[in-house]
Amino acid sequence: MLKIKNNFDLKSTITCGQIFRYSVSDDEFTIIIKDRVLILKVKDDDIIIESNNEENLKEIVMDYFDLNRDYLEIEKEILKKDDKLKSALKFSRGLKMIHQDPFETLIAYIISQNNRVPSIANSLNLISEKYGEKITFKDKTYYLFPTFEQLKNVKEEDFRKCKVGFRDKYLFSAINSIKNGDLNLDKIYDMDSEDALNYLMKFKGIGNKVASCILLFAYQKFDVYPIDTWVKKFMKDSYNIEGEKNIKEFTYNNYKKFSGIAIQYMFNYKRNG
DNA sequence: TCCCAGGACTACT
DNA sequence: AGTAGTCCTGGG
Repeated sequence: MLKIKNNFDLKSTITCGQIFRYSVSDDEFTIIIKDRVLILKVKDDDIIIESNNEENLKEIVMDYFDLNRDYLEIEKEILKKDDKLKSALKFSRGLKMIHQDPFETLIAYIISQNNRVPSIANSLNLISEKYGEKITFKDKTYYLFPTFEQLKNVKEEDFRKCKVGFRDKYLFSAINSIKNGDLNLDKIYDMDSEDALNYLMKFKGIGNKVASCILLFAYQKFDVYPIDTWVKKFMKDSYNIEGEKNIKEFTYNNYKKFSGIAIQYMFNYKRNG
């Protein structure tokens, strides 16, 4: 059992749409990261965490919830030029940018295109159950998200059986690109955001939105900003700015290297607030 | 029964 | 270079 300080918003961070595979039951959250199952519970000033594997658990948790970063500094930076974001920022205080695994993020966000959250979660769970490692913890069964090795020979029609629909060919093709070396997920760490965006968007099924999400959530490239309908709503309501080009320009000029986080605050505020 | 939803591709001008 | 039409699925 691990205890960490309850100094961020665990619930919002898990449920605000960054990750798809989690379950909640009376304020107890279950997530699966890397090679283990985590059950998290808020208790007064602490967050209590149980896992089937407690080795390096603290490091893994701190990294996953991005707890070593100074978010107050980021807030200050965002507010320097933009006072109107205050309400969104206040609402989203304590929200952390979850640091996810690149391969899993790639698969998850390819599935996410033109799709709804429950359906995305369903597909990811089916894929995990079929191809991921089975874990038993406290008399319950869980499945890790499969590794590249576990998915590298999966056929299109097998993905289709996991209810991914027309995205089956995109998954197959992305995995094939990794197999033949065209897509190297490790290389992306060293790229600047623009190069990384262009690199990812060369592959079928990865457009601007999907590529941005991958860079934001798996590579902590906080200067990329996925524009979706919620962000568009915020921009229209708060600044009367419309059109993707204008939104991009405004976002880039105002938030710079933390654009992605500013966008995430807006998204959370508009969708849940 | 019809129509989308947190996109991206293809096939047209 | 820009834009309709199309694509599985699950739910209203």
